[in-house]
Amino acid sequence: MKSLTQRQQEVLRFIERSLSQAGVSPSLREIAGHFGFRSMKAAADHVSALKRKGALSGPSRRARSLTPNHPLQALRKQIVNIPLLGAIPAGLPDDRSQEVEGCVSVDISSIGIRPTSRTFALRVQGDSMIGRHILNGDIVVLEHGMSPRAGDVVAALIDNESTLKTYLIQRGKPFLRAENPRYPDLIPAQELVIQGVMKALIRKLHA
Amino acid sequence: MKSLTQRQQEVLRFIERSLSQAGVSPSLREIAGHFGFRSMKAAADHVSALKRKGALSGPSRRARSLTPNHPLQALRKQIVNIPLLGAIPAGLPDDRSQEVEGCVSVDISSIGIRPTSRTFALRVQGDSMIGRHILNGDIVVLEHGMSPRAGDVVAALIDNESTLKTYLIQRGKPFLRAENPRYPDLIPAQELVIQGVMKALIRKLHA
DNA sequence: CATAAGACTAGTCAGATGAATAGTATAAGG
DNA sequence: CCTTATACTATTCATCTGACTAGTCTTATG
Repeated sequence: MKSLTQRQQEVLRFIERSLSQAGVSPSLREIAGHFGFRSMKAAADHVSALKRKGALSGPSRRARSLTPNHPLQALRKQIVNIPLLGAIPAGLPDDRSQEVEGCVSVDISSIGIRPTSRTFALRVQGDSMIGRHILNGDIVVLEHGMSPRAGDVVAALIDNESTLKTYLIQRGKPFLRAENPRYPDLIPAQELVIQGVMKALIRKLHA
Repeated sequence: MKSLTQRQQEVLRFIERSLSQAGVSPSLREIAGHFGFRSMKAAADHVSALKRKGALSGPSRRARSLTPNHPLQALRKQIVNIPLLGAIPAGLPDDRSQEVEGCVSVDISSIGIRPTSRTFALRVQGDSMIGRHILNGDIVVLEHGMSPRAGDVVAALIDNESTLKTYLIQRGKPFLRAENPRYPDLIPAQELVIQGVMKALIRKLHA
């Protein structure tokens, strides 16, 4: 990408801002209006210069079709929105919209999964999984409806609270184990509801 | 959001698909053309019904301004692209485009930071930071140019390789320490280049 | 000095676009 | 039976929009 002039950068920033605020790219007249141009040709010149330099792209003769070419955008894959659930009631009903506490948006390549509608996220409470390097406050991405394999980290409903545990099989029977010596539990997993299998983790430092 | 009819869902899906493929929302005539409507009014009716039911939004009398109202989209914040660098040469030059190995896209709320142009990501190699629950293969988001505080995890350039270490201060002097008993290093941080301070972590399970 | 590129003004034009009116047909619900 | 919602056809209209020609002024650059 060739270097942009000061004015061209301003125009590009205005297009980006309009795109993220209004959701639509501005028309040439709106660009001209924002910068006080008396003629749209000025805006059209800037847009064509930005396209020529590779900073903008979009088809010709199409209204509001400008899309900035971020250098990183070419590398990025599709973005997915994963609901961050507060409390999960038993069974993970289809109508999850009421329990959604937030939203985790990641691109599938960084998280390494292609999420289905059964993918959800939980905020980890407590340090019962510290042995698997999962800390209090981490966000865990899970997938519902998968059958866990031995050693997988799963979310299970215990005492009406969803807890993270390691899924194990001993003597042919499934068990759940906390990964913290202070929680020496070994719970038979037979009657428990496995709500999801862990797929990824996001940790933000509150530094 | 009220329930959508079969046809309305089809129209909504078409709009979403056009939006993600072409980057612009379709015009009423394009919608009519795709479904074989002889009149745009059919498309206009569907669009107004979708807007009335809350599935679509956008200003009136504006070309290609349709934006779907995903229930999760309301919760999601702005998405940022963070370059995933392979090797960092000394000094972290401004022209990072050559070293970009990939791209991590996250929304700022899940990662808890508002990234600057000096934010970058690294893939962790080795388990020298296992004591801080940072594993081999994790992706670490760092910020360049910050002055680290004692206890922060930093990326430093040692032997022409960037390594994660804990930043410590002992007797008034800065030191770097690996968080693994097998790496009992305590390196004076005076002559070292601190490339960035850790802000967040993303772990994907290769399950 | 000549030239090129950038940054504009002024105005025109064809085509794209959203909105509107008028009307038809079908199905569901009271 | 009447009303309402859905799903369309056909057509018109004002306006929006991108592209265009023609020209000015400034600032670099060789």
